[in-house]
Amino acid sequence: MKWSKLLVPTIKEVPNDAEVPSHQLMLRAGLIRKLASGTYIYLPMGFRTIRKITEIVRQEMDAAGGQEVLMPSVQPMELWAQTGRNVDYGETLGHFTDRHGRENVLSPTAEEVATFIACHEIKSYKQLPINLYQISFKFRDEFRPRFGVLRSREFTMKDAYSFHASEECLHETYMDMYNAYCKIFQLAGVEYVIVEAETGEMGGSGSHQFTVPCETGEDVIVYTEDSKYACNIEKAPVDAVAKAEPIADAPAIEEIRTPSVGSIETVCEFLKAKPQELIKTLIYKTVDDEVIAVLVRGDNEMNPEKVTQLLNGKGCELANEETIEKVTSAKVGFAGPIGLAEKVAKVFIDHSVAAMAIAITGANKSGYHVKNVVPGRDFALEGDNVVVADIRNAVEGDTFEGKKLLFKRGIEVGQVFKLGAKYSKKMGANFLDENGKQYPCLMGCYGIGINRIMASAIENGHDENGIIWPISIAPFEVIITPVNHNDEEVMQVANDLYNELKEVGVDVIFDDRPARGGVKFKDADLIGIPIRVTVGGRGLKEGKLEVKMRREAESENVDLDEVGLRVCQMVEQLYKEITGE
RNA sequence: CGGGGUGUAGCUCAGCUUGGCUAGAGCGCUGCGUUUGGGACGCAGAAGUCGAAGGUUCGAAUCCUUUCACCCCGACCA
Repeated sequence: MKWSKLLVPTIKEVPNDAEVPSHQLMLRAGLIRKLASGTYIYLPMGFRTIRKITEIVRQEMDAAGGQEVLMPSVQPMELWAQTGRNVDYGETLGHFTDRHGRENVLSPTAEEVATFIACHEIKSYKQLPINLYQISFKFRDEFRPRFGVLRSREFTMKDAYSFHASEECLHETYMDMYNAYCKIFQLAGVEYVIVEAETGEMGGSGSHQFTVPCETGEDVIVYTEDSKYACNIEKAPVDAVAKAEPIADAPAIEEIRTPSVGSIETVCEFLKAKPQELIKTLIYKTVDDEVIAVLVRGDNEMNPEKVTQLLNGKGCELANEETIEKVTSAKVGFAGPIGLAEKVAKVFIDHSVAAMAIAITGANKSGYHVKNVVPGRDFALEGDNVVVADIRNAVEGDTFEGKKLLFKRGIEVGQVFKLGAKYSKKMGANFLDENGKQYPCLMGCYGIGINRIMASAIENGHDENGIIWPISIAPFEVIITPVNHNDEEVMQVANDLYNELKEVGVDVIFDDRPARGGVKFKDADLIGIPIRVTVGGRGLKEGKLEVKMRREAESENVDLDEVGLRVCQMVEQLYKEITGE
């Protein structure tokens, strides 16, 4: 490819609506342009990278037994109503009414359509297992798109759906996908960690998330200091904290007037106390309308997923004002644990609360708090409807199985789920087994964010001059930069080398623009082509060209007739570093 | 959806507080010349419904009202 024929609008200045490095560099390098909030145009250079990534994904998916299909991105709302996800997905689900008044969904993922295929085409265990995948645009009407293509409304995703007759078979494909994902991220040249994850909206029984560690990531992963265990923060288990030394003859509880302070913050300020001296009492309502109370320490956050687990999978959400006032006989902000167990279906108490020697809580009376509350003395820590458990988010300083928990931010680039029969049951995707008995297919689903791989590669691969691509996903492998565009010999040598490299299958771009050397060097660095060959009159006098890796500071001088060979060696070397062979 | 901020040339921004000459700068763009190994220099030039609508005023980029878009923090989210 000749640069002069390619649309590569690089810019010097940083566009003001870009904050994270990947977003800034993608704009500056002319890879993308914004069309509207959260929607981006991929220009030729950017799209070349997208294509390289999708090609890696396609190869590995095929190798792992996947079959590529293409599903519609506009899907009937009725299909989504069958699984209830039209409601579960909430506002994030993009939709529109067509001219016939039919409601349509803009696909954010495609479990329903995949299951539809199984409904109609899978009849027998003999057809299983099967693994269908597609690489296509997805749309999610994000409340707040941000960080460029890291959280955009429209994005390219590889999504795969597998169907099975048995749990073992599902597990086998799940592991095949798990391993294929490792290969894919390795080949794409991004560092990744695998963590246990929550299934969230998807539902199902097991999930792993593939995350690229980086400071600008939106996800927080938690891992033990020996790195033996890692998981998503929503899932992170924590050890019970040591019980504080009980205070000998702790004073009796005492009501204190705390007018018009309700939040932890204002109570602390008012009483000159620290959040960790308070107990936060939260009133929740389960999906089947049971009222429950949840107690966590003032400086902790309750974890809804953990509570849901304790409720045998029943979801819950914060109760409304009316319910709270009824249960606590006080305005919101003054709930406390004393006497609460009789009024609610269940009380969940976090280990850290049970471990407190003495605490401040709400008084279940508007405008009052209580101090000198001793857990176990003033409210029960056991009983029919009282459970002490791990129900909060992990924080700095926590341990798991005695090992310190560490936190790291990351970008989620892929996730694998065991869905089980959630979708097949609801949609009637059944098969007949050897005995002619009907069962719902067991399903797995597996997603990869293509654009996120691209952005995370840049987040972890750049310097002050621009992008430093892994060679496998760089827009080009090699760039030839002639320095003196009106020196015939220079241009001729550059052009010959270009043809030579093209001939042997190197993905090479020839910067044939009539620009000054400095401009071309800056652009080449900005775009981040891994290997650059500089052709200039200076070196040519001695029959040499300069070959330089983008990531290295120094270049090497190579004899003119050996340059082709040397470049091929370097390309090979860079690929070997990635594959580890 | 709550809080904050910004909309002036293709990009980055000044001008707005305190209304008043023809609305500016740098970068980019076009032409000519000189340059030519790390974002060159000179000269000439094109380029703007000052986000939109309404209002106040003799006069509005500037003040008021409404509205739209975008960005940031939060909530939410694969």
